[in-house]
Parts: sequence; C-alpha cells; structure tokens
Amino acid sequence: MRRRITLKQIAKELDVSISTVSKALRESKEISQDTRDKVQAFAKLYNYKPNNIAVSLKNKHTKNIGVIIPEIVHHFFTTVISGIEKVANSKGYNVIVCLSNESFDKEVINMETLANGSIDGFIMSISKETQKKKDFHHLREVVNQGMPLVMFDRVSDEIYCDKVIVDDARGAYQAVEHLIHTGCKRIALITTVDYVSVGKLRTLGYKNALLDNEMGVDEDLIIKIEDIENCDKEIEKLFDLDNFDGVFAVNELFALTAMKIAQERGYRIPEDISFIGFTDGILSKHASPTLTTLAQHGIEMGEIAADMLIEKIEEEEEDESFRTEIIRTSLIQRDSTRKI
Amino acid sequence: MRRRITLKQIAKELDVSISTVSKALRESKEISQDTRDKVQAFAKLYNYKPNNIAVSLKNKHTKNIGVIIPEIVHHFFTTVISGIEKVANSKGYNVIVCLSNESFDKEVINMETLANGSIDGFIMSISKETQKKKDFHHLREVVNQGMPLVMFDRVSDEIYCDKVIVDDARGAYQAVEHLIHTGCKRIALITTVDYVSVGKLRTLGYKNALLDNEMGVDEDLIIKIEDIENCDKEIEKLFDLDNFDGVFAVNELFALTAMKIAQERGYRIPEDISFIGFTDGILSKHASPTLTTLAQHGIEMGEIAADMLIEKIEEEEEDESFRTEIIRTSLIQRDSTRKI
DNA sequence: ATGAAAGCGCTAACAT
DNA sequence: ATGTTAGCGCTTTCAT
Repeated sequence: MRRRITLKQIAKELDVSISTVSKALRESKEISQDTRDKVQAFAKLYNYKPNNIAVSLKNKHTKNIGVIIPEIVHHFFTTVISGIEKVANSKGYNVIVCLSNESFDKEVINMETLANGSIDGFIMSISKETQKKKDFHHLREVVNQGMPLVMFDRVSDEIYCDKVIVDDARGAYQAVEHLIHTGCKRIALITTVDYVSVGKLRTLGYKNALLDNEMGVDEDLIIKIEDIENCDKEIEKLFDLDNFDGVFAVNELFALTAMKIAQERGYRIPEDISFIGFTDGILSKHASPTLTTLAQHGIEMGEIAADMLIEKIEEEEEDESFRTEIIRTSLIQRDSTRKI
Repeated sequence: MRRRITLKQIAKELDVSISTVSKALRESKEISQDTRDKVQAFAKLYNYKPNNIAVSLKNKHTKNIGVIIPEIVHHFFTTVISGIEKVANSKGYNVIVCLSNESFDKEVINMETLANGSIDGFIMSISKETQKKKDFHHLREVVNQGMPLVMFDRVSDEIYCDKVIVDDARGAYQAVEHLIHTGCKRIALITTVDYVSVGKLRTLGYKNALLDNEMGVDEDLIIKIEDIENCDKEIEKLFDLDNFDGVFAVNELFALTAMKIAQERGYRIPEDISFIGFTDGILSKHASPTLTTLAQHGIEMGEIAADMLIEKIEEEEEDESFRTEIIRTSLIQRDSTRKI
C-alpha cells in the first residue's frame, strides 16, 4: 500500500529542490527540458497527483460548490442537482450536497460548516421552516462575507443575490387557462399553506386566470393542505362539499391523489373532471390516465444556477449587481385533460 | 463586507501570539482564564470560525466523504444518499456527491479528483459501463492508497472492501414464491441484460424459486431488456407471444409498463395477471392498481454504508478485514397481487 | 536553470 | 502562562 507521493519526496529522490519539481510539473520553461522530462517521468511512474487541500489553502479557492436543498427524495430537487452537477463538473468543480430536511436549524448548521472554507459558493433552496420563520440571518452572513450565493425555486426577497426561479404565477395561470379553454367551468385548486412561497404564487396565478376569464373565485373550491401525508383526507372533503369539472393541483402528488379519489367516485377523466398538476415528475408520466402537467425544467434551472454561481466565483472584482433568471414552465399535455 | 477573520489577525489585535489564541480558543488550561476570556470574547465578536481547509491540511483528514453513484434521478439512489447524509452529518462529515451517469470514464475522473485529498473515504455503486467492462483499476488504486471504500448495491467481487448489498437473489425468490403461493402457474420475468449484476442475481432467484416449486423454467417467459427507454416495445412482444398469469419485473418501471399494457389488452389485475416489482419507489405506491414490490431499504443501506466507512476512517490502525452486509428485502403487498 | 524562502491558516511540541 | 518554531503540501517571488 503506497501512500500518495508528494513534491517533497520527488524532490528528494531526484535530488533537486521542491520548487524545481513544482515548476517542472507545470511545464515552466524556467526549467530545462531535461529536468522537466525527468521529473515528469518520475511523477508519472509514482502516479503523483497534487494534493487538493494544499492547493486550496494556497490558492484560496476549493473548486467545490455547496448545494443545500430541503429534501433529496424529491424529484424536482434531484433534477436540479443533476443540472448543477453537470455544469459544475464540466468546469472543474465538485458538488457538496447538504440536506436541510426542511429544518431551519439544520440549514443554519449546514451553511456554517460549509462556509468555513470548504466551498467557493452556495446554491440553495430554503426550507419550509425558514420560509415560515422568515429568519435569513445565515444567508445574510454568508453574503456579507463575500461568498457568492445563488438561490433557486424557494427564494427570499430579503436577500440580495442571484436567483433562478420558476415563473410560478404565470405557470399556474397557464394551467388554469388551459382548463378553461378545454371547457372547464368550475375549477378547484389544491394548494399548500401560504407560507410556502411557491404555493402562494401558484394560488395567485390561479385566481388571476379565473378573474381574467370572468369566472370569479369561489373560495370553497380552494383547499390549502398543510399535512402532505394525509392529503387524501383533505381532498376527500373537497369532493364531498362541492362539485367541479377541473382541478389544478400545485404538485404531482395532490393531483394524483385527487385523480384517484375521482376515479373511485366514478368520475371519468377527463370527460367529467380534468386535472393538471404543477411539476413534471415521474409520477405524472406513469399515472393512469397520464397527468397533464407544467414542466419546471429542473435540469435547466440547475445548469443556470451553476453557471451564475461559477461566473460570480471566478470574476475578478466583485460585482454587486444581481440577476434573477425566470424559467418559464411549459405545459405537457397528456390524458388527464381534454384535447382542444 | 467583512472577510473571515483568522487567528493571526486576532493575535495581532490582542497583541498575543497565534498559539496563545489557538490554545485559548480550545480552552487549553495552559492559558490564563483572563486571556482565554478575552480571546474568546473577541473571537465571538468577530465571528471567528476556523478555516476548514487549513485544519484539513494540518490534520490529514477532511471530514468529507465522497459518494459516487450512477444516477441521482433514480429514487433508490437518492434514498441511499439520504441515509448516508444522515449518519455522515451526525458524525460531523459532509457528503460530496458525484455522478458517473453510468459512464466508466466519468467514474474514473470523479474518483481521481476526489481521491487527491478532498475526502477521507468513498461510498460508491459502480456504473453499468464499468460492470460491462469489468475494469476496476480505479477502485483498486484508491484502495491501495489506503483510502477506505465501501461499495453498495452494484459491487464487484474483484475488489476487497466493505460492501452493503441487497439480497437480490433471495428477494427475487421471495417475490416469485409469493406469486406461486397466490396461485400463479406461469410466471414471466422482465429483467435487464446480464452484465447488470443485480439483474443477473434477480434472474437467478426467479429461476430457483420456479425450480424449487417444480415449475420448470420456460425461457420464452424471460425477456431481457437493454434499452430501458423503449421497454414497452419489448414487453408488448412478450404479451404477443405468450400467455402467463404472473409477472415479476426487476424494477418498478418494467412492472408498471407491463401493467399498463395488460390493462390495455383487457386483462384484470390481479385476477388475470399478478405483478410484482423489485424496488419500492414512489411509482409503485401510486400506480393503479398499487404495485406489490420488494422494498430495498435504501435509507438503511446508506446508513450502514456510512457507518462502516466512518468506522474504517476513524480506526487507529488499519484493519484488513472486510465485511459484506446483506440487507434483506421485504415484500410490500399491495393490490397488484392476489391476497393469500 | 535552479533553489531558498515566504506564506496560505492552523496545530502542537518544545522552549522560556 | 506565553511564545517560538516547525510543519502540513503547495505556489510563487526573488535570489543566485
């Protein structure tokens, strides 16, 4: 078991100085071709690779980027990671993933441990709890230290940094309009509690679409779900109390659950009730009937976030201007809505 | 924008030496209570946090663990990461995730970049391409350098290291027996090509279950799918050519696709045909009918892998004995199989 | 063309 | 009780 070899050892073996070895390895023409060849051959033979940590300490950058997300077992976030990873790797960066599990404390701890020199910048989506508490001191701190930060999807207006967001309100608007255009007259909304920023925005889009089409908002047709585990109970209530011919749900799970309940109650989809979900994940594609959804383009979001971050990391002087990229959703028509 | 403060700066401000500051911060009783208080107050005020990189260089460990998986947009792997993350974080480690995207070259590159000092150990599941090529030099190299490695799920016998695997053959056996016990007479198998180790093992379990129940293996009932994207075409062929009353599929997607085709052809599930899938992901739970599956306990695998790795990382002298933990699958009965 | 030396931020053995 | 020094592995400036 050979341990990794260092410059020092090479220098000693070859009876030259450490700096000669270092330079030879980096093809410096300060060093004679002869020595360069000799050093390189030796390095290759012993499979020399520079120690990343030492290089990081010296160069003041780690070539790591930290990603903090609420949940990894959530298809949208994994697609974003996939996009981040792709561009990060192509530019020589590694991705350190930390999960907050929707907990404020965990989010704070994660940020603090990573911010102490382990990474060159952050990409993050804040936890529900953080959104509820509205306490962003940890983000502020990191930004104040000059560490680049890109927020995505679940962002906060209070923090000045680059952002990549989905056009939630517009997407919801688009979905509801599609229901209207395909003949729905009474459209229900299944959404989350208001402190979840994206839920709120999607609710807004839903209302606007109704208003713009002179349909009026009926609050009885809107249910806000807190406990995702037991969303079926809440949704059952909607079916008990009211009737409608279209459902817009802010995520796949709500949409699928609603479809299942509708089917159990004997409604035909989409003839009797049409369904659209936000977020195009695996569930939608394999549901029966397949679910019409709004694709959020997670991979693309990840790629853009990583590009923005790396740009900020690598720019010479720091630039105080921040961008917000808005990713348009696109409607994926499947079998849970009527054809136009 | 205040940059991070260092020991040196604290020392200068307080007019003491760097080592005094270092010691004071670590509550060394070599230092007078007075100085300790003063230093700590100052450090707190300026929010001093030790630089991880410097500590790593000094201490020869990074408190990072590298995880290399073929795909992140794959529910099983994300559950494993979730488990790894949980125990890693609880023991003060960060998780660096790299994706091979099922590519041998990418896997090699990922390992090499991480092995150069960025991490203290690896947890990995090898790519399909690596399994096909049977080239494990990169793993061997890492192990030879004394870097702890834990392989999970897709492992290789050629590498001596700790492993965590699913009892694939036994799980498949269990699934097929369940089909038999619930009355199936002719059971089809939808599997992957043989070089995917888990596919091969699950095929083995299938055959053994049939043999042990004196049912005989009919090769016409076995299809091996190479191209997952177009698995529906292959599965259609199975339905065209043969008839059967039970299907065991080595993953969720194959099972769901087969169920959908069966439904289109007018078969009732489970009355006419029963289905079981390997891997209990989100699809199974939300399919209609819900799919009976073998749960692989990804979270648990991740936790065990992380525990094994950290144990090896932290042990004093290195221990050449390696363990293989076998995780039993469990059958989750849902509506795609008949009740006993 | 080569090497000595300083320094990145920290720890720790060894003075004083 | 405090400070000096060396060193982790590397880069780079400044001699020689």
